[in-house]
Amino acid sequence: MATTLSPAAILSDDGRTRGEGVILVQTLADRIFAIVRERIVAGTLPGDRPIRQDALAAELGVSKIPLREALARLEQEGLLQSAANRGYMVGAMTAAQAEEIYELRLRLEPVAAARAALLADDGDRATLIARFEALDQAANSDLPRVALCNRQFHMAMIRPIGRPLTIQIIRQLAVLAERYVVAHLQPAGRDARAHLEHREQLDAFLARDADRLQALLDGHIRSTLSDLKGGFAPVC
Amino acid sequence: MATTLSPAAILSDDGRTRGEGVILVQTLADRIFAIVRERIVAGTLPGDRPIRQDALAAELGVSKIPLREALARLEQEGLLQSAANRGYMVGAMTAAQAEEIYELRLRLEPVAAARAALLADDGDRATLIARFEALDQAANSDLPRVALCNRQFHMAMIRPIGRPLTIQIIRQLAVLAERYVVAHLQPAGRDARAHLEHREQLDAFLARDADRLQALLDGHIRSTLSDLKGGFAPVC
DNA sequence: CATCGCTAAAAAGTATACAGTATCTAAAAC
DNA sequence: GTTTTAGATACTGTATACTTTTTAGCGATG
Repeated sequence: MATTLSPAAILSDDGRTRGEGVILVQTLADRIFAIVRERIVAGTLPGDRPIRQDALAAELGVSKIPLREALARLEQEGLLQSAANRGYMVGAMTAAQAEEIYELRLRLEPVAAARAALLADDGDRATLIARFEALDQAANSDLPRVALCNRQFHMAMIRPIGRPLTIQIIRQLAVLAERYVVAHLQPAGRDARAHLEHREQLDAFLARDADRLQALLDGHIRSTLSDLKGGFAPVC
Repeated sequence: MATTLSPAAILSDDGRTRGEGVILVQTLADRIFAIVRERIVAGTLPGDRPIRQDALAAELGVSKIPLREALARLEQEGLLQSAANRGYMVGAMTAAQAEEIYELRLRLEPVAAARAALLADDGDRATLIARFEALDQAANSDLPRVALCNRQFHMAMIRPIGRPLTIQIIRQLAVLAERYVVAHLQPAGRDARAHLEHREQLDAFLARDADRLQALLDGHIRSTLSDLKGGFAPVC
């Protein structure tokens, strides 16, 4: 049993801060969804052959029903593909899809972050700072961990807009993009340029400089895509 | 048994043309997904109380497993909300969400359609013409039918771009938007302005006039949103 | 030797029954 | 009148079996 479903293993969807004594009630399918999603993003799940539902269910110590619900949701999310009676497969990664994902992010994320910077309250800013520091701390960890922290930092810049659907779509795109980053990043460890860019983004956000933040994110996403195309990808 | 699952009742996801001898293999969960989705959009499913899974499964003549898979996917799609141990509910409609949906459409749809007009081949154009005529024919039908044809017309202007993720997101937004249109449209029947606008869009598309199409769609979506805000909503 | 078709194993999809647990309602107790 | 408690309801998850489809093996045939 590689991954246990003990409470400690529960991954909050995007590292959402969940303080204030709110008890997080999750169904089993929710947890399986998060676990399998992170496995796909991390590349742990083989992408060349279909997912054996019985085997995966046994490994996770669950039955087929919640597993299939999680897989169905992951397909809707774009991480899995399925063919009737043939099961689920991890979606193929193609250069065309990478370009598509980044073009969509480019269209949505910078303007959303710019608006978020204006709407953020002190709690939002504190959360963003915490995410930035976590990302900083994780710089020397394994790549999937860095990528996860990176995603949480990016999402913390978006969440203050308070538009659920916009947030959901941007999150979906961030998850999809992360696969490519994890798959193509050099085992280089810490990347200086990305760190600098994140620092600038944080500063612009905290200064409520919406225009500058928008420009920074635009350039950040653009350069990440071109790095991906060039085969070298610092963490976006 | 209000809705049967006989093959004739199978709704293709977006009215995708499926000729050329391609056999469409669907799981039960796929069909349930499409049926329940259309019910939600049409407003047939009550939004004030949770969905009784046993009752709905019995009504559809299926078991809970494929039903729950379909519901999980619909939640991911943004049409349903769920709370653990409390079940699924049809998502609430709010003015804020309507604005959010239309703002996102505005950001994605016109430019996508403009690109599609340049990429479309003869088959794509023929499909679009067919959708336009179907929409025209349906003008005096019941509102959900008009709205469905309208969605298929809009999607036919997008599909030629051949970018699966972009198409999926635009389709998701179109479905979400449709709820508001169906809910707020006067029982007025045929709407002259919408018909004219669609006609112009079709002409621009067929003329490969990308810039004009983009401007037309931008205005079309904008005016639909303002109509929705004003309480009167011709079919967008 | 390649290919076709048959057969058997494997896996997906679905149904059913049952257990456990959470939620809600309403009656009962204080 | 407020709180407690009990019961009903319904969601969640497991176990099992059955059907259908896919896939792989394998021998027969051209």
